[in-house]
Amino acid sequence: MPEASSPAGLEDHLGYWLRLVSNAVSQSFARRVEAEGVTVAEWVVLRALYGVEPMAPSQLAERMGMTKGAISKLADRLVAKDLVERREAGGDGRRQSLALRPQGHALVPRLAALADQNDAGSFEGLAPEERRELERLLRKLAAAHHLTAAPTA
Amino acid sequence: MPEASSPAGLEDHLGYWLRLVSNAVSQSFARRVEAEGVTVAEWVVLRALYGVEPMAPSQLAERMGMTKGAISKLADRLVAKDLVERREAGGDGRRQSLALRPQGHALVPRLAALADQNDAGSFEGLAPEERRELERLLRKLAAAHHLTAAPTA
DNA sequence: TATTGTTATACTCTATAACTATA
DNA sequence: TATAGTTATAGAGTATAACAATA
Repeated sequence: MPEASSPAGLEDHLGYWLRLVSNAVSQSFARRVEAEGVTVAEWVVLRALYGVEPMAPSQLAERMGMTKGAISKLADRLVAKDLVERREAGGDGRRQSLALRPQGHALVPRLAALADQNDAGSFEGLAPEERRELERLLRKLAAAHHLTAAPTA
Repeated sequence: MPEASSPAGLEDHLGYWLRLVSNAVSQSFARRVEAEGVTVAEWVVLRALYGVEPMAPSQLAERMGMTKGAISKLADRLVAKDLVERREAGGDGRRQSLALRPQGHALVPRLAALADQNDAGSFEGLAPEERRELERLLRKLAAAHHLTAAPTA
């Protein structure tokens, strides 16, 4: 017996469904990568550094939509795990760059395989053309919001 | 110059796009409700308690996919803000229930309006039929993962 | 003993702002 | 003084586990 003029419910908002599903998928992925000793945010950084030139923390921050402080802490953890190293960049003593160490480089394919598995498991409820449509809509939204995904590929 | 057999990139995973867009939408909403002094998680609890019988913390936890401890802390904050009250429920002295206080009840429509605005702003980049399709796909995924959205409406 | 809920602890992520060092 | 990066602090969210009260 819904009231005629009741305020919008949780289910009435697309944002609600988006968050609900996204959280489930991310938590599932977090559990998988935990076995390799990294977090989801760390995976994103590792993947962003794979196969490209060493990158400045500020560059990473901009691409990932994070603050300098957040990147700095993330980098700390990755350095402590011997996955990433800090280098001095160019003549400007203030500038640094982050680069994968061999161990980090070797880890990326394993983590990518986990991401593949997680995607497969998370979206198997959709037909292939539905998955493609979902990706198209999400990419369209990302573009509309100027969410610059790391152009790593 | 992409390598032929390079590991999957961030952009190759639907989960990545889902998280990217979801985080942006949620952060935008968080900024809006902050003006009313609550967080997104608090809004979800307030909305779940609106127009229904008082609900047990354990019931809320199950519906929201949170642990008992998380609900307990959320309830603490909402009680401190005079938005929610704890009541003893029934004859079983262990059982409690959470109910909106008048201030909390009055807040829900205002927060719902903010959610409406946020949805409108976040998804205006999609055509109406695209929004409907996105919702259908997300609901399908939620169902496939048994993500029980709070049946509050 | 089992169950409901609280509390303690810990960790991730995020943001702001103060700080250091270079320029 | 501006910039690149670090550090300090704080708060939200999550999870596990120990705990109290009740059944």
